[in-house]
Amino acid sequence: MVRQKIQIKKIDNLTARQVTFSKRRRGVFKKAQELSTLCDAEIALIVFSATGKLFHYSSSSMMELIERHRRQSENSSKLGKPSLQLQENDNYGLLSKMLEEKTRELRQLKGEELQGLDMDELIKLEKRAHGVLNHVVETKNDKFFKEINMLMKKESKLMEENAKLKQQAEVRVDLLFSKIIYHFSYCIHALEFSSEFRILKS
Amino acid sequence: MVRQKIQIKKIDNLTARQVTFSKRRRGVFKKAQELSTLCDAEIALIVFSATGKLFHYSSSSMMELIERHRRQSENSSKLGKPSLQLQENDNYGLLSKMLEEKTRELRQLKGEELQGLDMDELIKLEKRAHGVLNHVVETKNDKFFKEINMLMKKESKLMEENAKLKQQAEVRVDLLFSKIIYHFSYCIHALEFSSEFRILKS
DNA sequence: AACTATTTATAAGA
DNA sequence: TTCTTATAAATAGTT
Repeated sequence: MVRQKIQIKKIDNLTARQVTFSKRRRGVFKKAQELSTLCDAEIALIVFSATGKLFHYSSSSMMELIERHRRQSENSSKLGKPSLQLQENDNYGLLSKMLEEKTRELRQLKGEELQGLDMDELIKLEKRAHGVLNHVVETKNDKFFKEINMLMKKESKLMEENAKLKQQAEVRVDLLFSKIIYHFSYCIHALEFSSEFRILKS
Repeated sequence: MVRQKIQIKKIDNLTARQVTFSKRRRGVFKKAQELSTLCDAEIALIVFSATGKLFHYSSSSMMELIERHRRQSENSSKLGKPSLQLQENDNYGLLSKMLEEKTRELRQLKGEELQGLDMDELIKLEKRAHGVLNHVVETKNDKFFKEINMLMKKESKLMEENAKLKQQAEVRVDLLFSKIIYHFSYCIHALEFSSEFRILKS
């Protein structure tokens, strides 16, 4: 949308994706708040990052809005829904269904339950596994490079410091040297003086 | 924000408010969808207009996202819940906990939640992903070879059958041929006979 | 995290 | 509601 227009599809680069998520998330939340304020609307917004972190906003009570949404959508699907208990049961059923699904998916992804799958499904799973591997490797390499970068920075800093210390040391050696020279010249002078003295005595 | 910048406060004029609601609502929904697509985020958005009309969007299942949100926020506020339906709640809570665990494991295995992992863990995960991939590919290849084997067997059977049929056909052709020969010879015989008969007559 | 060149969203008007 | 248009806001890429 800027510098260059982008396609609306998953951003490949992990870092870029995270940065964009952070920027755009703020944007969406701001827009939602503005809409709520300007137009007196009630808004609930739930966002889960790819890493599972939760962000949410609601113009009033999240619970109330969700409840209202549930009622409204069940009204629109004109089915007789007798009791409150049934709804709760439905919730329970949903949860257990989800659990079952996730468990199966997990087993499949772990490669524990492949016998029941046909060729198409296996090929799909293979592609998926490739994707996962790529992602893991990408993340690992990212971390790796970051660490290397940090070490290189540290190294250059140390080298700089080192150079400075060397210079200081040289200066000190120079100073010491000139002091020594000074003392020597003094001694020589003293010796010459004493020689002259002796010659005078004799 | 255009033609003239506006203050973010409730729009007084009813018509203007409705128009703005309609325009900005679309904007927010678009932004939410884009965020979801670009950054692989899961988003649920519920909007009630001032008149009570419902608009909503969710990147996946609204129910699932709401459920996930409920679990996440109840975890963050660690308050004891002494309710009247203790048994059901315990059951529900247990299920919910299991679901959460599986979801997290799944996300990690899918490579969606790698940021928290250190290098060692990443390398372990990489190895595991390699293992899974190998297993999947092995299973796929196994299935592949079995299928090829079966097809080859079928082919050889068919070829055999084919050969048999060809032989039978040849036999039949031979039979037919001999019949034809027989008939021909009969005809010739008959013709000869009739010629003799005519000669006798004349 | 800050900058900035662009794209996108949108207020006002038709 | 929809279209246009001038301008404000958001943001992709860069530093």
